[in-house]
Amino acid sequence: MDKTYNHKLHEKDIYTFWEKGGYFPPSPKATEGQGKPFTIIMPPPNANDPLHIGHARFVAIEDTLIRYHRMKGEPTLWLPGADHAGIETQFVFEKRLKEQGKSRFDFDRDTLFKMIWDYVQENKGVMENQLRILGASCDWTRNKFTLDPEIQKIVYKTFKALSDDGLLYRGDRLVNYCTVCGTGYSELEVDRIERTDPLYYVRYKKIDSADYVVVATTRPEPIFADTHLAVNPKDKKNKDLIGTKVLNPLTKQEMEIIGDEFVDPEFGTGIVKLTPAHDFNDFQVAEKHNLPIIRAINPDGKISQAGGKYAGLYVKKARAAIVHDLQENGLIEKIDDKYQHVVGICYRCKTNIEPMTREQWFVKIRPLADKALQAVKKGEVKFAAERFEKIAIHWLKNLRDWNISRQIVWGMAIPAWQCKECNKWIITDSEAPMECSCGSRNLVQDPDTFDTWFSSGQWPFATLQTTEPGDFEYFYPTSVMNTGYDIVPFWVLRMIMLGLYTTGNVPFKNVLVHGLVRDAQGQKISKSKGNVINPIEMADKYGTDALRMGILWGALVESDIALSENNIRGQRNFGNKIWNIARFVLSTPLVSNLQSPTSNEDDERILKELNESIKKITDALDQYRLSEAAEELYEFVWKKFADVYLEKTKDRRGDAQPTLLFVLQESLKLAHPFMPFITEAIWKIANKQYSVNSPQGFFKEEALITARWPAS
RNA sequence: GGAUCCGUGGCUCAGCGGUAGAGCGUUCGAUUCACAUUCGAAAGGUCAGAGGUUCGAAUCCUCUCGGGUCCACCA
Repeated sequence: MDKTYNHKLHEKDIYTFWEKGGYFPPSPKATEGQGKPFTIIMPPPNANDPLHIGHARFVAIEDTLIRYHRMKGEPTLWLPGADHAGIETQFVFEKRLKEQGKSRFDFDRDTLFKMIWDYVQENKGVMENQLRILGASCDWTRNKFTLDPEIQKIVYKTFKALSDDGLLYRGDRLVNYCTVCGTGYSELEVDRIERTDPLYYVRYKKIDSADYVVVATTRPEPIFADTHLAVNPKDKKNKDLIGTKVLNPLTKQEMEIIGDEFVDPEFGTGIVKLTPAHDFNDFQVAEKHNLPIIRAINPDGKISQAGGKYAGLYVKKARAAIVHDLQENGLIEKIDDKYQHVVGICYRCKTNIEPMTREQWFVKIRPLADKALQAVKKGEVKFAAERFEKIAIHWLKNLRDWNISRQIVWGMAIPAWQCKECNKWIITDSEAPMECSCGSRNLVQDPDTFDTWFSSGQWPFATLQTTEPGDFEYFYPTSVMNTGYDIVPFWVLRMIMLGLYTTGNVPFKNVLVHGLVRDAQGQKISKSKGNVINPIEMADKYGTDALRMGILWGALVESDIALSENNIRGQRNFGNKIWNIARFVLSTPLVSNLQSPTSNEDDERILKELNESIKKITDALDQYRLSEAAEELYEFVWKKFADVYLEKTKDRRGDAQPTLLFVLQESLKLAHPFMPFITEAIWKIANKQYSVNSPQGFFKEEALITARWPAS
């Protein structure tokens, strides 16, 4: 054995040994299944991106749990996958096109899809190999991609079922629209930022007098499309205005002032303009009062035809022109240019979100959310940390209908065809329909694709229903869903809702939410800050084991962690400590006539301490307290075993050898879920040396990965 | 505005009702003996502040201050 452990000499070979040796698929197989299986569906990383440090964290967490349960002898399945990450990927791809002086509009739909498909297939392997580098013991024979045809079939079935159950509707609804990305976004994908913008006080002349009413607005540009103003009927100073008629300052059309309680009397003058086609509040009010909804801004970000002379201008230019015109006519009373408010911006490209009406598919969320809410409250889905249950419940109570269409190419096409004769929609879960019930064959498929979360929300059952026969029946509901708290509302809740809807059962019994990985100072990691930690680089430098221990060490799973290189280096040293314990212990041959246990008090003490540590580590793992388990392991191996016990055996080596071997063997088992490579490497050496010629049968299993977890 | 979390030694974090803990960092010392990716030792905290509950509080309650995160229709 070398003086120090060199991870580069072992990691690759060991992973190959595991993968080729078939240690990852569940054993026994589902169809022969006995006992309770342990299952984790891996949150599929973006197929297109290399892994970042956050992925390393979920690998460390999930692989540790998986290896622990596998060693306990449970049929253990960790199902890997890759996500097509619709908007995200198309965004990146379009950036590449741009570098080549092209854009998505240079290609037809099918060509573009094919191009992105090839691009993603090319990159997907990178991500998968990085999972291997990180030691992920997932079952590659069951690997899935979110756009696999068999997954798509399942998603289509769900879509059709939602339609048949009346939970799907197509409505001319207001959506958050990004004019740059060319797509509608769900509420969740809109970032809110605080910003200072001018607040314009615009005069509206009363029709029956020379007086004005003044309206404060940050959005003067759609004024031409406004037909009503509103005041709060409880607002003493303004309530008398209800019913008053004024003139639209741009079109000179007559406008009526209505009363609605949504108006905040404290904002501006207490009088607001209603722009139902581009504001969520106003839209609601318009629906309530049956007001016309006139589009002022087109999906391309330009002013609509209704804008008259402003039509075709981009919003910003139109605003300047309109403000200028209003000023010329003395219709702007003042401009408060220090007005702070919160605006929605696109979470991808940071462009202003324009709420606008667009035909979209919506899922009625209440029936789904109510069931999910019950399941959470009844504990059918448990959150390992209570506070995330609270957050989930809060969300489930407040969810709105879910817009599941996206106007992008890179995604799963929506299996809905519209008849051009009678405008009816035909939804199918199999072949494209040939003709409409009206007899027409002029059918056009919806050009939209599904929201990524609509398909990935079905991931747990869609994967298991399309792997090996019997998998779904055996492994579903899965044991644990582990994911970052940033996507609990996006993903976890949708999986619960769609899982319950489609299978009648929750998709997983436990939710283990993990925190973010931050830099050593606790700063959020971002490319712009330049504090990115590349997990693959760290694994290369210090070894995967050290990286994984470094990540698990020091903070609870659900908290954010501040990851420093020092920390990883410290764990590399710990690995080396294990290596040298083994070097010490394995350097002395076992005298075969010595029977263990001996009656030496040091031996007895270390065996007692070993038992205590086994118990603590096992308990901690069962409660997902991985940092506690890792710390107990560290403490036992380094302090109790190496520093104290091992030192004391130096003058009685022959006598202590059975105990040394036993404690080393058990320590390797305890350490394996956390540090799989180095422990397997040592095990191989020990197995060669001892499995045959020790009467106690030390290190007898061929591979540590499937050796039995120690019993306390 | 609502929700939620956090404030413990220089740094990053455990502990969550019974005499203050770890890792890193710092200081001092050791070292041909498995490991300098080492070993031994030390310094360093009135557990944000103020009240309260309790025989007893870092740990429970209230308030204040300071940070973070998520949500929200304030145009």
